[in-house]
Amino acid sequence: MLDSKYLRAELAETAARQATRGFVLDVEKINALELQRRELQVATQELQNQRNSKSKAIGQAKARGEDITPLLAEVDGLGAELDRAKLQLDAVLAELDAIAATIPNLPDLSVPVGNDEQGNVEVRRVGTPRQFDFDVKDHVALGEALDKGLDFESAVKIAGSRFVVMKGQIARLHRALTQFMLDLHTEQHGYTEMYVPYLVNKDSLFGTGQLPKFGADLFHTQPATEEGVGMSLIPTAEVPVTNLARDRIYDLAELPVKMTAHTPCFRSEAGSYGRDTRGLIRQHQFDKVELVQLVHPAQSMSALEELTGHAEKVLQLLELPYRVMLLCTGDMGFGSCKTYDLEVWLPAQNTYREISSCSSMGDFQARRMQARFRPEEGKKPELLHTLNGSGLAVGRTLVAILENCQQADGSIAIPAVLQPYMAGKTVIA
RNA sequence: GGAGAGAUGGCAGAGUGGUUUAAUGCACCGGUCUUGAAAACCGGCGAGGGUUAGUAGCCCUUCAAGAGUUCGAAUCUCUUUCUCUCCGCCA
Repeated sequence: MLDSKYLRAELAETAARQATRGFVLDVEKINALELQRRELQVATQELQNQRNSKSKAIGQAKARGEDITPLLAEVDGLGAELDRAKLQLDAVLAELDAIAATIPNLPDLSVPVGNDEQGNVEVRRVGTPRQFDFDVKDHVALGEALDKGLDFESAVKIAGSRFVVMKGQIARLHRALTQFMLDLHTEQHGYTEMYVPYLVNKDSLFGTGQLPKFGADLFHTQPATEEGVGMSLIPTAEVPVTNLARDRIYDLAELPVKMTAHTPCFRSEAGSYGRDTRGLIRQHQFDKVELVQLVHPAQSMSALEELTGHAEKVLQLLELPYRVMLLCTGDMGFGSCKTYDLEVWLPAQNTYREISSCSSMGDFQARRMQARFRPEEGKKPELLHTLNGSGLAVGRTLVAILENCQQADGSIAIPAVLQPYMAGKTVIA
């Protein structure tokens, strides 16, 4: 959510910047509503003021034992008038809130302008794709050949498409990756490991920006549109972890807060029919190790570089070639003001595919969540900045390892850093 | 799942319809005193919003959340959520 005062004052500027991400801000409508809001709010508060002071006068008169009948006559009709004003005001406020809740974050000025992923800018490439002297197989073929380590058929039977069953050494490799990532981030990068709920309420989804706009991307235990009922499966640990800051005021000394969590993620993938239907790339359920930081506003841009580096470190240690993409205005997520995607090299697809997305949300989520810090003892609390990134998506990392570390006989050479997590094994055959 | 008791500012804790503009204590901040500190004393001290040039003043909202009764609600009524105690069930 954007600052309503800023939105009012800099409406034209905001509209221009939103346009770069393909979002049309209805300036005239907002101006008209704002005009009404101002008038109605002042009028309503004035009526409330009258009611309060007159009611108090009645109380005082009664305490003195005076006749309060004339005073009661004075307030006659005031309540009805107030109700009417309030009703109108609430309607206008609701309309303004509804608009505000659907406005994306403002892109940072360092973000390149572009319409779609074609406009993304490659920042750097790390590692060189390996040259194979045999025909590479994709992860689906490799996984199935290894004692049905990846079993999509069984998953269809027990759940449906876009799920997977893992077995034996592949399942263990998947677990090993998770442990490795968590250990790296907690022991080397200073994150605190968190275990969090996988089902969350509406307030949390609003806080991080999934609601009201993106409810269709989630799985809900009951329709989330109904007031107060139903929880939703988390689409990312970003939701429960970032919401730990909701309605909290941190001391300056507590910042930055750096948290990591491993959770399954659930996404309905509505609207992605026909894309990545084969394999592990796009699933309804996948595991991810998430990095979240809560920082002082002055630190958020440097924290984004740092956090992105933490995610990159995973790829470097696994010796997987990747590149870093700076997303353009048109390709960024709803709440982000700046995003780096990490794309890992997949030899079977002969291309780089997204494996992590690291974003600074600025104060966008913090404002929705009222996540704040106190800059100085006795000073007013200010909104902090939130950042998050995948460090990494575990399923896609598994894909990258299977494909990049495959050998001519179909076996998989286990990266050195994972071997301690695989009981010392060096190869999966 | 059943029965009962609760939810008040950072914490503790008064307050059962109008001198509550939420008492008081602790914590915290500023001051007096002191070589310095402690103690004592004095003052301040929640959050959100509106108006505004304003971090000034004034005003509104906020006592778990929502709805209601009333001229007036922390206080009365209803619904929901959560917490605690006991029982049941379970990992």
